[in-house]
Amino acid sequence: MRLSCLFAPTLREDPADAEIPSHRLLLRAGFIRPVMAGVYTTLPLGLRTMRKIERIVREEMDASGAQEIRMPIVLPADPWKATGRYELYGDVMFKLTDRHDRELVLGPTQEEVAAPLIAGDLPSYRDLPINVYQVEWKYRDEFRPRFGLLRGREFLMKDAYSFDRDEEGMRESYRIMYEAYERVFERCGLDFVVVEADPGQIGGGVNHEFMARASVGEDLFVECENGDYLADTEAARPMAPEPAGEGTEPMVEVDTPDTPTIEALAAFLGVEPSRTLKCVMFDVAGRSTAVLVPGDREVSVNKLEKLVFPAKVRVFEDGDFEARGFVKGYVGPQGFGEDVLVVADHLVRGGRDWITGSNARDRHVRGANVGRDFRVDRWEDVVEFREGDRCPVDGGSLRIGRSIVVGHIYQLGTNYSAPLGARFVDEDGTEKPYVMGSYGIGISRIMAAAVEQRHDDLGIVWSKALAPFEVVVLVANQDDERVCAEGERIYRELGQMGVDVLIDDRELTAGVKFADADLIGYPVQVVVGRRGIEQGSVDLKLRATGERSSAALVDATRAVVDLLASAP
RNA sequence: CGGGACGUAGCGCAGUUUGGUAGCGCGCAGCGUUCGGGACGCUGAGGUCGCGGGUUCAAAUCCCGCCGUCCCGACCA
Repeated sequence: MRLSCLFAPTLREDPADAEIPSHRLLLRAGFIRPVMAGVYTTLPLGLRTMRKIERIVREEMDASGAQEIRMPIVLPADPWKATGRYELYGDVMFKLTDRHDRELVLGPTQEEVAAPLIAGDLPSYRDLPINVYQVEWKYRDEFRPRFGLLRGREFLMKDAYSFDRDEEGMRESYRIMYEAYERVFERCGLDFVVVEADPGQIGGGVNHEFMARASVGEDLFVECENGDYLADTEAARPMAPEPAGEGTEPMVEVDTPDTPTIEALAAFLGVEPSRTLKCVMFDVAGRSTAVLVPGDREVSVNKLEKLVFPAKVRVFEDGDFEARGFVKGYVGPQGFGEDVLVVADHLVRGGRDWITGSNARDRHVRGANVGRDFRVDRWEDVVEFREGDRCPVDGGSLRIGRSIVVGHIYQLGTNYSAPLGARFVDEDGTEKPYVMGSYGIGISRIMAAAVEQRHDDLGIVWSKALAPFEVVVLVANQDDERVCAEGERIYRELGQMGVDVLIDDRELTAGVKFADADLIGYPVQVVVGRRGIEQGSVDLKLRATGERSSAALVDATRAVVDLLASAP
């Protein structure tokens, strides 16, 4: 390909509307252009990179036995109502009506299409398992599209659906996809981690997220400093502390005027907040529930909700305190009746002689101890994760990492096949719902994630696998016939050797070509110029390291191929 | 949906406070000189100042309404 013929408009200045590196650089380097919030046109360079990602995905999917199909994007709304996702997605679904006033949606994923599809033509267990996939545009009317391709309203996704006769088969299909996904992200050159994720509201089964590390990522995960533990922030279960043992102080009441908050209390008494015991009140399915955590920690409502699911959790409002006889700001667990459920975080075992509320205004108690002074009904993990918590494997310090979710796989079970009536005939002659799995990869998101991970002040630094072109032949003196001829020769020879090569044959000064080459981020640059030719050489540059070298003109093509082989 | 900012030439911005001929840089076109890290000179094209209404002799500028874009938050496979 000739750059003089390629629609690859680069921008010298940063676009005003782009903040994060991937958005800024994909715009500047001419990979994408905005159409409206969260919707982009993919330009030739962007399309080439996108196709390379797709190719890797297709190769690994095909190799794992999945079959490519293509499903429609415009879909009837009814199946979505049947599975409950019409309501669940709510305004995030693009909805439209046709001329007959039929309700339609644009697909945000396609379980509702895939399940009936397989049920329609594949009634026997003998035909299972089956795994179908597609690469298609997905539509979600995000509350707040942002970060360019990272959270768009239209995005390219590979989605796959597996169908098995039983749980065991589903787990095997899932394992195969898990391994295929690892290969996909490795081949894309991404620095990624896999974490077992939070089971969502629907689905509810085992699921894993494949996360590309990125400082701008919206998704958080927890990892051990020693690299032996990874988890979703909501699923992280830090190591419980050593029990602190029996209390040594008698419990006494003290006057603490105007100290309804931990902060005020700790300041008044001149102690660390961690010496106090926080007692947060919730209504759980109508029952008053006290949750105990050290004063310097926060209760994770999300974790509490999971503990008591399906019961509903509601934080106490002012009226609840009065109506049920609690004193807001001065609640302590001493003397609670059996009607109050007392849940304590494991961290509470690590302390003794607590300072906590006295259940009377402007008074607290000191020396409160578990067992002797108050009871605990359930010991659970209910604190919000905090950096520095102990790793459950080796006790190392846990920290939070930010990432971009580029893949997500689910064991769905019969959550979709059952409500949709997607059944097969099993060996015993009875009809059963398929046991399904679903597997997504964000193709367009990988492109952005890769740029987040690989860029510098000059521009993008593509890996060989995803670069729109592997090599650019940069003609430094376009007005010099000898220079042009040598550039063309090297370009031609590289193409014949199967290298994905581009020649910058534009009538521009060398400086512009250098700047564009660094911005677009081809892994290898070959500079053919008058200066070199007079000495019988060309210059090579490896974009990833900035390392420059030169090669004999006659040997240039082989030198480029060798350098490319060493490129990341 | 709550909070904030912005909208002036293809891109980046000034001008709005204090109403009075619409500007700068880059890019683009022509000519000439340059030619290995975003060259230089001359000439030139390019504008419903986001849209609608209002105030005024006069609105990019003041007032009202709307639309769009981005950022923070809430939400989320």
